Amino acid sequence: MNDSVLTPERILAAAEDVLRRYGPGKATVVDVAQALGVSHGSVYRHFASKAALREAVLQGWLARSMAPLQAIANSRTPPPARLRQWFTALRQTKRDNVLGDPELFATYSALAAEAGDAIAEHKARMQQQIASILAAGVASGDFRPLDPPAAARALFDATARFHYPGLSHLWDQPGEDAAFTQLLDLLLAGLAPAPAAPRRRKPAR
Amino acid sequence: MNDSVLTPERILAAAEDVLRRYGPGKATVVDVAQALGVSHGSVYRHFASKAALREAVLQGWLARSMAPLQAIANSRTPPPARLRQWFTALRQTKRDNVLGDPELFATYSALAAEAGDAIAEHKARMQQQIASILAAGVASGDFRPLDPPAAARALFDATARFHYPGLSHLWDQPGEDAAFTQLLDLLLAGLAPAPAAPRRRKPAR
DNA sequence: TGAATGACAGATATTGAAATCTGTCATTCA
DNA sequence: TGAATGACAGATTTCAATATCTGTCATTCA
Repeated sequence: MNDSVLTPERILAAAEDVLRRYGPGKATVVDVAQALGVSHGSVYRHFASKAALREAVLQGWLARSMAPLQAIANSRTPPPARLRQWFTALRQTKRDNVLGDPELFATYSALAAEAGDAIAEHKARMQQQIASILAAGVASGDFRPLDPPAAARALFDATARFHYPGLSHLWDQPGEDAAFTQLLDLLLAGLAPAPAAPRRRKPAR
Repeated sequence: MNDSVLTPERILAAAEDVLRRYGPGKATVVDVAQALGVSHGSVYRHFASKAALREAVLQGWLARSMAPLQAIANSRTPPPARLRQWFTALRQTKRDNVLGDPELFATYSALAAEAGDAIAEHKARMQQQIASILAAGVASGDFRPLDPPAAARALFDATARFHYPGLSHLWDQPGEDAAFTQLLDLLLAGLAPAPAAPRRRKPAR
């Protein structure tokens, strides 16, 4: 296990492997060094602390899981359908991670709870993708005029119930798919252009 | 402390007091019995288990915190404003609890995590209140025709970001009020009656 | 006679001593 | 000469012995 030179990449790969194997509670810097066949002191030449190493692993995971969403955001599907597709993919990705491999999810969760800015930055990037879809929709007339970043945040917040991992205990209950569709319908209705003639409560006559 | 007879109510009050004082991790049935000046065996005559006692305390708290919302749901304010008022009050109640008395919140949280159906029933009651406002709005023409229970669930889900206590770590960040208002605006737009003439993408000419 | 007690078994929590880990740095190695 | 080492101090975790708690029930009390 001591091929070639010691690079941050090799350390990162080993750390990821150790985290998967031992879990976030048991994985130590010594384990990572051992997997690489070096002393744990050497690891500290490339990462300032255990926390920094773990945050780097987290960033890698986040970046990888984000790639397919970026592709959807950049597609040429009509904006309303694209937005629906994007949120459906976001939900599906999270569901697969959480329900498909609960141990890995626990690891991810533990790292996310420790991490400093990594999560905030990740959320910001997600909202930028949403905003780009909204901007396209406003330009095409599919959405009413709105402030894309602000509306993107509102949409991201509105769907937290279906993508925030802390709520994953609700994700395998019956009626979950219908509730998600219902919510997307409501949100898309809220984004649609306003009626030509604004209406009053209890219309006269 | 051994006035009159031992009733479930007196036990409940003592349990609540012990929970506040010692916290959910330290409060024991023995403590409750001691506070009442009886043996812990007597407590088991009125509550089947420690879990049942704790769930009963939780239900009391939930019922008390719900009362003001019920009043709003029953009011005669126009449905859109009433709905806004209701969600604002829901958020405010949670914020006050969580940010105002974090220890009490931690206690509440621990009980909620253990509780069986209490939380599910509580959520169902909340959604019934929302549904009643929606039904009034559909009847008055303020909202488009919709299925009140289904839409109520969508609204409750959509606002989870602002009332689910597991997300309370986000509640004191800057821009939080604006984000909430933004979300309510979007949701109310989605509930408004549809335009008279349904529109097409990229309208011809 | 129905409510309260307290001793008990098994489960859970606490505690403190021992082991391990993190992060540093003077020294070694190639 | 720059990368790697390994011994070290202080912080954190583990582990097993000990104490406490939950839930039951035969017995006592009023």
